[in-house]
Amino acid sequence: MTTDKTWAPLFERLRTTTGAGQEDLQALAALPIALRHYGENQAVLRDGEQPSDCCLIVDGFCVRSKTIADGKRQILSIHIPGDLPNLQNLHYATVDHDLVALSDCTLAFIGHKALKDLIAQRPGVGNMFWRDTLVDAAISREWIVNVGQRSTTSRLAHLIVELRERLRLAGRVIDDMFALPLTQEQLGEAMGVTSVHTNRILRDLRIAGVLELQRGTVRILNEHKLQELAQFDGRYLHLSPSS
Amino acid sequence: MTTDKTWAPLFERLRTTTGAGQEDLQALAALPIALRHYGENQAVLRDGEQPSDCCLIVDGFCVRSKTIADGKRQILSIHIPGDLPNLQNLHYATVDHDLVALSDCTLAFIGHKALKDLIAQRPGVGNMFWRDTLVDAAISREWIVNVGQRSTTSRLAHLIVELRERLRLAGRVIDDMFALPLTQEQLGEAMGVTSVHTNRILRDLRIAGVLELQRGTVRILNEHKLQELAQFDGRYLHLSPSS
DNA sequence: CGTTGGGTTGATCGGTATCAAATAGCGTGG
DNA sequence: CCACGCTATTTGATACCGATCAACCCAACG
Repeated sequence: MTTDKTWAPLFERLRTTTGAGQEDLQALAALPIALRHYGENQAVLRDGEQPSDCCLIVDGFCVRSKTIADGKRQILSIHIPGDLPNLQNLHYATVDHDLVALSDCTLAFIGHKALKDLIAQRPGVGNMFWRDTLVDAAISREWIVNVGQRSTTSRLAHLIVELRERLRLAGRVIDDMFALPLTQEQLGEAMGVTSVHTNRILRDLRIAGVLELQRGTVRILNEHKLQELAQFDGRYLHLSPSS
Repeated sequence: MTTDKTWAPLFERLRTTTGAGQEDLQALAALPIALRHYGENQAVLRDGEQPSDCCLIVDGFCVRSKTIADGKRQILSIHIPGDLPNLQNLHYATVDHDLVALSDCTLAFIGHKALKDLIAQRPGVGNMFWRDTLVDAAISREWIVNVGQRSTTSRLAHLIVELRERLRLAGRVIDDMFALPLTQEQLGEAMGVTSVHTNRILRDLRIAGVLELQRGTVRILNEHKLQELAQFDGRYLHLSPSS
């Protein structure tokens, strides 16, 4: 059965962040799902659509983004295995941004009706999911701080550290390395700077021996320097049920 | 009874955005609340606290903010009458930012326990509130776009238009004017620029005949120019139950 | 009054955008 | 296998937006 692999990263997260009960998780795993694959830069959801399913990222990376009138694009969040990037559509019909696959992705689609029925039957599932959307919101708020106040170097460091913490939960970090399949252009769009500038910041970090990013893989070279730059305080991730 | 005035702006919003039923709203209005007043720049919640109540803004303005290590502050959201700025604490204990009163404020505090009991009894109330936190998250995402991609002028215009749309729902807009009790320093912290620069942008907008901001009151002078600058698309506010 | 906090303006500096061009990597088809 | 073309990365030169520093104004208020 592939079910295990499908749900594993989500369940891992829910267990540690919400203290989810085994019964709720089993009920969840019993829901009918449809697996679909997406390729690089393929849109999963487009601004304005009204999806009838929520999707779970089983494997790969996706981003939420918005494009404004003059063509500039802002990446709003980076999503990793175990994330439910459009849970919000359970409660409002229309997506107000794009959701794009960064790399080859496997997504599991879960119908709204099945999900709503389960939540009605098991309030604990609803609470888990509500909390999940709240943590998503907390991450967005920290993203605002990142773009609004930190220097570009700190900004990149912070983004890297946050991603690593979240990927760790999903079991996707090996030693000092993890996947970050964003081009420099996309990293720039996440940070609100150009790709040229992103390139120079990456060079500085490489020369300073902090980290290197090659072919979509980050390697941390100096944890101490990285922390100093990122000033990362992970409380906003609310990683324990009681926090 | 003051209850009417207390709940009015929230109910107004819930009715139009979630199509809330009268019974759910009545049950909500029956909850015991405690009214408290706050003065300018007084902290309602501090980063790290673990509140046992959620607060409803009855009158006045509050902001969420975060201060980073070097002392820089980012304003994350502006809250107006009818907002529930720490609903998230129903699901996680610790606040991860500050909540500060901008002006003289009246807040109504509602105990978590009473709220949770009501939600358990009336799932419709839970759904309304969940949705409310989701719209809050959507506003945060648009805030990221604002800070990350728009020119400072557009950024300010967008902030103004969003606030006006939200204040309209709360019945707080009269003709072309509404209250915006932020100093230029605070407006700058909302937009990720300095107060000096905010001052110059405001001057430009005044000279261009777009809007003026005096003693905490905005007056729109040229709606057309304002729209052109803001490029505001309010779908992310999800103002109708079906959107 | 004097004090204080916001607002306003000017001068200068630095970080980032922009424009341009060269290089490197990688899949495709000849 | 190599040539080709596409895309991403890298570097340089220059322009400009916004930060910073400094001073001054102004209205509110004790």
